[in-house]
Amino acid sequence: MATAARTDYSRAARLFHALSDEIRLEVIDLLRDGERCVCELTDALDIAQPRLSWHLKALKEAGILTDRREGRWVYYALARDTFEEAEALLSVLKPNARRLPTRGSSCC
Amino acid sequence: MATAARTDYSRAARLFHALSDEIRLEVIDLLRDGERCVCELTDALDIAQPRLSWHLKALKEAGILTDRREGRWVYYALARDTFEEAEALLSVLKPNARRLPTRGSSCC
DNA sequence: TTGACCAATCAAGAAAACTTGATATTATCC
DNA sequence: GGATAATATCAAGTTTTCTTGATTGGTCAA
Repeated sequence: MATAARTDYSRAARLFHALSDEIRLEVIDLLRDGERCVCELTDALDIAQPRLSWHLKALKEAGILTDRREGRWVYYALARDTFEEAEALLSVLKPNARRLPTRGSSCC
Repeated sequence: MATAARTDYSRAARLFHALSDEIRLEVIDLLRDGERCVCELTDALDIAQPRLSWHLKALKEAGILTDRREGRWVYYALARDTFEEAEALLSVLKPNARRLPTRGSSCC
């Protein structure tokens, strides 16, 4: 008999991991109403530039941010779709609406 | 002039961090339709018992799980409220509906 | 082309998270 | 009480993630 197929949660884990850092959440907050260049973010967050760059990369690799170069500046923006994806993933994990009776243990 | 007050994202970061691990997401998955004792989870996930215990603790400390001892067994269950909290936190981070024009940079 | 500026990358170290095997704890059964 | 079972905790090692300072790459202007 084949073992039961398990849902693959690697994408969800990666996505939530990108959201698991205060700096990164503040970056997202700053981008909520439009794109910003890196220097604006550096200013607003008051952190070292390579540190911000690291976190921007993490967010970008998770698909949360897009970037765009314009001359000397690089602008980052939120990727709308990814937030919908995150909502969907979260909703899959939510407890089922109907509270089922405690099932009999299948072990022990 | 006072610097602008920043939203505190420490709770959100902690919560998302708890969700950033595949094992923990599988645990949540297993609990979606009701509580389960640790031995059931150990069986289903096929991982070492202290390892599962570690992840259960992480989930519990984040408020995602509750536990209940019954004799020799300990039952874990999802905390419904925390999922609503997660949805709310995620929704705060979502890009604003109206796409604003690119603002003029405030620096550089 | 030289210099200045914005941003990414790198290398090294520090800190945090995770895994593993051994041990402790709590409850039950004989 | 003593043995046993379920779970938690601990200590040690490993891996991953993050931070920092230095360097590099790309763009513009003089």
